[in-house]
This record gives sequence, C-alpha cells and structure tokens, in this order.
Amino acid sequence: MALVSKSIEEKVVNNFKGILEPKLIEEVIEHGRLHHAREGNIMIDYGQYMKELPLVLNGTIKILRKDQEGNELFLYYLNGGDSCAMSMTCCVGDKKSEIRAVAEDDSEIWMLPIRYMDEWMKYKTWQAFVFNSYNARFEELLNTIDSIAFLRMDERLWKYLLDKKQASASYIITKTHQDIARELNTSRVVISRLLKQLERDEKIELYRNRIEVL
DNA sequence: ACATTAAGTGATT
DNA sequence: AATCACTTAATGT
Repeated sequence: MALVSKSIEEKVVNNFKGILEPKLIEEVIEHGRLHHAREGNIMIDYGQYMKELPLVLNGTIKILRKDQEGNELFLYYLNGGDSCAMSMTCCVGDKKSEIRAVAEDDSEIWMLPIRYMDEWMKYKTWQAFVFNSYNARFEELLNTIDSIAFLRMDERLWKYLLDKKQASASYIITKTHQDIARELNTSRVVISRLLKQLERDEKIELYRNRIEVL
C-alpha cells in the first residue's frame, strides 16, 4: 500500500492543496479510491444512480446531455481539480443522472463515497469547494447556452476548437469532422466547410483525423 | 490493387 | 445551415 499509493496521494494533494484544508485532504485520501478511465469510457450514464462523487485528478472528462430527439449535446469539460456539480445534486437528492460523462482522454479520478458529502460540511473549505464547483459549472453552462442561442455556427465551432485546445493543453485535436458535427448537432458538410474557411483565415491547419490550432 | 473511410465542393432548398 | 450527390484524398487489407 505504502509505496504504490504514495504517488497517488501526492496527486490528490497537488490537485487540492490550497483548496481543501490539510485535515480534510487526509480524509479525502483515506476514504477515496483511484479510478483510471481510458479514453472513451462512459463513466456515468443517463438514468444511472450516483454512489460516488468524482474528483478529477488529471485528464479530461466530457459532460453531455441528451435532448428530446436523442441528440447528444455537449455541455462542458471537467479537468484536474474539478468535480461534477451534477453528481453533487444527484447524491444529495438520490436522483438519477441527467447527464453522461465520458473520458475524453485517459484520466485519473478520485472516487469518494457520497456519504461524506454531508459529513464533511463541517469543514469550511469543503462547503466552499462545493459552492465553487456549482458556481464554476453554472457559469460554464451559461457560456454554452449563450453560444448555442446567440452564436452562429462558425463562431460556435471556433469556440469549440479553443475550448478543446484549452482542455487538452494541446494544439492538436484528433477528431474527424463527423465527430465534431455530432457534438455540435450539425452535419459533417457544414463543419467541413467552416473548417476550410478557418484554414483560409489561417487560424487552423487541416489534416486527416487531425486539426491544428495555430 | 482494391475497398473503406474522411474530407472537399457545387447546386439546391 | 441542411441535404444531396458526387469527387478526391488518405488509409487499411
């Protein structure tokens, strides 16, 4: 236990020091377990009950929801140091998940049994963490809503590329036009055309299965 | 060499 | 912005 978990503990500490008080971090380490998600793994699915609260250590988790017609709609990304506000509500209210969480890259997640959600409210830093998680997600959601409601597709696409670049900390995005089209709920042809235009504007470079943001 | 899949494009709505 | 119909390019077998 000692040798193997040492580095894992360090990861937890690194992600949450300054956010959670030392005493609480000890508890977080003691009661959680490491979950290693491979790229493409569905971690939480629609209608599933939440029994653990995920704290993302590294990697990127993509949060999606399904609309009436069954189209998948991208909501936001979770990165290291983030938690999922949706699962916080679900835990407290014993509700089913409204969202699907998919690992965008290989990711490490620290899973905490939900019963500690309540117990740890005695920690001021935990209260703040929960509150801030809500706030951050809420703001991201507003941004996403704005972009759907008010931005034209070319702006949405550009924003998507920048988001994606940010989330993966890389200029290279390995996705097909079809993949992107699905996430933005449009057709591949439209994405191809807009990407071509972005390339003409020298904002990106296009290759097969790969886009480089300049 | 051939098949399959990704991407590019004009025309139409 | 969506769809169709078709072409071209890249990749796998």
